[in-house]
Amino acid sequence: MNDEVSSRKQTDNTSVAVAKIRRIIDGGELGQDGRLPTERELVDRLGLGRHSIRRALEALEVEGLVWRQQGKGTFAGPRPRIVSGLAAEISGGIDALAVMEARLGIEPQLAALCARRATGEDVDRMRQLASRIEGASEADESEVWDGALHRLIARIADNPLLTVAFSLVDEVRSVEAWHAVRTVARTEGTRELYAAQHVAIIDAIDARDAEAARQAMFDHLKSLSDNLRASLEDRH
Amino acid sequence: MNDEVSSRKQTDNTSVAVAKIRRIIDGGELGQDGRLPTERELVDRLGLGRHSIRRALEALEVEGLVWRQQGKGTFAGPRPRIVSGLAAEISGGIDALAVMEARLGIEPQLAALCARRATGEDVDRMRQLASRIEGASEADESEVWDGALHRLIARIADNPLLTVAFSLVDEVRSVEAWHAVRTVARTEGTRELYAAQHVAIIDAIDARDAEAARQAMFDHLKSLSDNLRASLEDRH
DNA sequence: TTTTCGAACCAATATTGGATTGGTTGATTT
DNA sequence: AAATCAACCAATCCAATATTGGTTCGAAAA
Repeated sequence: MNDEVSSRKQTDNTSVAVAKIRRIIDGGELGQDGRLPTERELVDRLGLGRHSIRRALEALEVEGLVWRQQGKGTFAGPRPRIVSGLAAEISGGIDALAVMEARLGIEPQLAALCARRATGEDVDRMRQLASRIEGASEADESEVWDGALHRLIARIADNPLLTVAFSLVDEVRSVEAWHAVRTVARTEGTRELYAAQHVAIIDAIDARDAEAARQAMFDHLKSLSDNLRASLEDRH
Repeated sequence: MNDEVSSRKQTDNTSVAVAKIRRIIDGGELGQDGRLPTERELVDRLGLGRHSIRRALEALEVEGLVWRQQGKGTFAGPRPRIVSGLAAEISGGIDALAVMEARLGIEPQLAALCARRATGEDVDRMRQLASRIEGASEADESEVWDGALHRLIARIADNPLLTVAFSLVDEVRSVEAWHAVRTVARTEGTRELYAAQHVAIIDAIDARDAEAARQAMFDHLKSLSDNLRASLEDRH
């Protein structure tokens, strides 16, 4: 009946569904929230059974292209953080120095745990990110990779509570308009210092030396904090 | 008409309302959630106008005796923390050691900040709590005062982000049924050690020595963590 | 036999409308 | 002036209903 399917029996209907749904996502017809049509709607629109549709969505979910929640729907993009609401709620009245104070508590501990749990592959990825930070031509770009490195360390540390705490800090940091403040603190002389500190952190993790990693991360954040404070006082 | 009011016109009706509502709160007839009668109910029960009732509630709210929310009601006690929902959400799948890992990151930093910001009065309160911990006859009781001391330190540190993180850890800790686990870890020999460590922490804060306070809190939590791990391995 | 489809049901979530509750304003009374 | 009362607003709750992804089962198709 259906020539497209019957002609090539090899081609799983699931793959067909994946391709079609991909086209829907890339088509940019999804609206602000990135919500996909419901599974039952897709059954009608794509002319396939719900089983195929679901397996396709499962594949796309594993791939990280969509996320689903029962009773809510299927959405394109990464699954939103649970802390988003909380971060928005408390972001008012928090200054950059308070964020650094929090980071000084959380991230050294994350580095210590990371040193205990990192695999060789993890360390490789960290070194790649570090070289990208160093190689970035724009301060903007370097900041992106820097954030990625710190997030990676948090993920490897694999402690649910600290992960939430870190996400909270990370989100508040990005929500607020401290971009200008931070780029100011990132002057010429500091660039090599930070690069060396990143290497020190990763070396300690590579050596599986938890205390050294903790100390290295602490020193790094202390430098950031000091520079930030200095640049804030300058402005005044 | 109303003899009680007309006889002494000086006495504001608001003060009368405050007194009567105070009696309701202290009477212990509020039920589990501490919910007060609605404003309109109070108007009937106390025989006063809503204006007076509201001004009385405002006073009690400033005093910290009650908190109110539009559409929800008026409740006795302090305003609940925003992290409750989040804590319940992630409390599953967290073990006692993970909690200690998080505390090892957050609380030393809180102690350091506390050392910078504590007043003499704060230190006095901390010493009072420490002596209550030591003087407690039951392990149960000592645990309550211990929790109060750590919370006080967090409050004095006065960093919104770390406070939320601490509340999260604190709540997860209390939600879970680790009571037995922790009391086991609190054996006879450890009692004097913990008491000495509490004194060391408070002394460092009293001396306004941030780094010493950080180290003292770290040592204390490290002892707790080690004992916990040992008792867990024993069980196995 | 394997794959696909359809249907029915489950559980979590959204949505809806009405009732409740604190927040606000203004007129009336005292 | 102060207190009371009435009316309305906005946030929240509550229960009923609909929607949506998750699951199971059997029939049909390949």
